[in-house]
Amino acid sequence: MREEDRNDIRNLPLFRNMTSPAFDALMHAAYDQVFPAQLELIQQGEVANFLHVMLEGAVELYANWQERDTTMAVVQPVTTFILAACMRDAPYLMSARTLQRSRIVLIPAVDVRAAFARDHGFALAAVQDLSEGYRNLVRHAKNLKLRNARERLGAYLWQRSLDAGGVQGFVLPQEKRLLASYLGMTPESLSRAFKALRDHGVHIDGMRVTITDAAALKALVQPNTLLDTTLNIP
Amino acid sequence: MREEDRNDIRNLPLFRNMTSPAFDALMHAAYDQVFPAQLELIQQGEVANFLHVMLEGAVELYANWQERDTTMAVVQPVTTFILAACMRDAPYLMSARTLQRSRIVLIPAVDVRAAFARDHGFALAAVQDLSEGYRNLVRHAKNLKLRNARERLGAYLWQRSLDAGGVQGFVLPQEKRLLASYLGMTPESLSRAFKALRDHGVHIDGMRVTITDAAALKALVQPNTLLDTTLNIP
DNA sequence: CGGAATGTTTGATCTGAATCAACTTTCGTC
DNA sequence: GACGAAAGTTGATTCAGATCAAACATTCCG
Repeated sequence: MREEDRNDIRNLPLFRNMTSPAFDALMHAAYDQVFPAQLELIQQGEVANFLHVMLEGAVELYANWQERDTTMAVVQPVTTFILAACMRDAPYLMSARTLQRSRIVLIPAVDVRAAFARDHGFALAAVQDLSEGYRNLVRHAKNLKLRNARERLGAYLWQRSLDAGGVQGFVLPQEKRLLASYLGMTPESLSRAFKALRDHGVHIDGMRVTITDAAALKALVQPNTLLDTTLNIP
Repeated sequence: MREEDRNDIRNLPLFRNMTSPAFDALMHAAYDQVFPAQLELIQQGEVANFLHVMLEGAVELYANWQERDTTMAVVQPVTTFILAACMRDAPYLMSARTLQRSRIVLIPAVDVRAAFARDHGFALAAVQDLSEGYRNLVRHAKNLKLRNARERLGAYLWQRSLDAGGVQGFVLPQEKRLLASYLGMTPESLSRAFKALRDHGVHIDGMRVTITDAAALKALVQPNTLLDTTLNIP
């Protein structure tokens, strides 16, 4: 593993307060791998064998039942994912696939649990990580239940604009097909929701979004930290 | 606080592995209170001041936005709730109200966080608690996105029947109005979903549910541990 | 560069669930 | 036990979003 990546991991909130020996032990057991795009990393139902740490690229977490599929989240570096399944030593509830060529560190779940039983700082950090993950999921569920399709899209765009530093123009971070699934609608509905938002201060051109009337958009979506998730909290 | 209740709390997974001094300190700081039905315990947006431990009764966790409301969960004894907000020292994302007269222990969040920084066993237990909560929320979100109204109700009934020990008859644990909101539909739609399930082996009479054809119901809902939540895991 | 594959938009239509309204049942309280 | 309020059901209607189908656009790759 490159020194630089090791430092990136070390600086993650989850690993920042570990003792050095414990961290070294974890890294020693870890695999650093590069995966091509569109590779299935995890299949829901499998028992969690590895904690995944994204260094580069993007990973989609999705779920399926019968013939239906839905995107649950898109993970961006540098973040860990599926910590909960590792901790519970339980089956993954979601599948994961790379969206782009991605560099990912795999840490055996056994070692994570061991580190975790030994190292208090790590346990505390895990609690913070899980708590934040929990809260983001509450927000996602509230969004699905309280807002309609157009409002969900509007709120998403509002938040992305904030994340980018309050700019009025930005590029969608992933394909619309995926965004639609994440927001709980079909691609066709997403397309129509974009159209409907033209009357509420949003202009779209391909992947490029411009917020032409922030006040109008804000009035529609009523952004709210109790519903809207900021990306890349770490 | 009654000795018996103290023991109930002590036996919760969250507190089971604490050292006795740490547990005693926590309990010392705690308030044991009885609340009447329909009392608002927590308002979303407030900063988390207390970890709540349900001893008796039932509490609804719900959320609202604009004029819309939705039930996120119904908490039954003996369980803790809103641990994540306490840990993050952040605003509650959900409101809480008692459904019945309820006995609840309130532990100041500061003390929880302190206990937690000191007591390793407690930190480990918190991770397990949060992980399980996280996973249940993933299931809830998957349910909302992957199943339609009738399937959600069918799956819910299937799971309640399993929880009751695989019996074919049981009584709904809460009013239908609330169940409808939890399952993400209107009371009218719930009523029609019950009707529709008559063709899939479910008979309903008031609050009393009878599964008349388990095979038929199972075929419809395709129950699945990756989607369906067992109540009262502790 | 060209053409196949995949993603996106648009239009027409359908449908599951929401809404609105009226009625019945159940529950809590005096 | 009666009465008022709230919960639940049923029917009629509407509507948001899904589905189906076809045209476009973009990306990928030989």
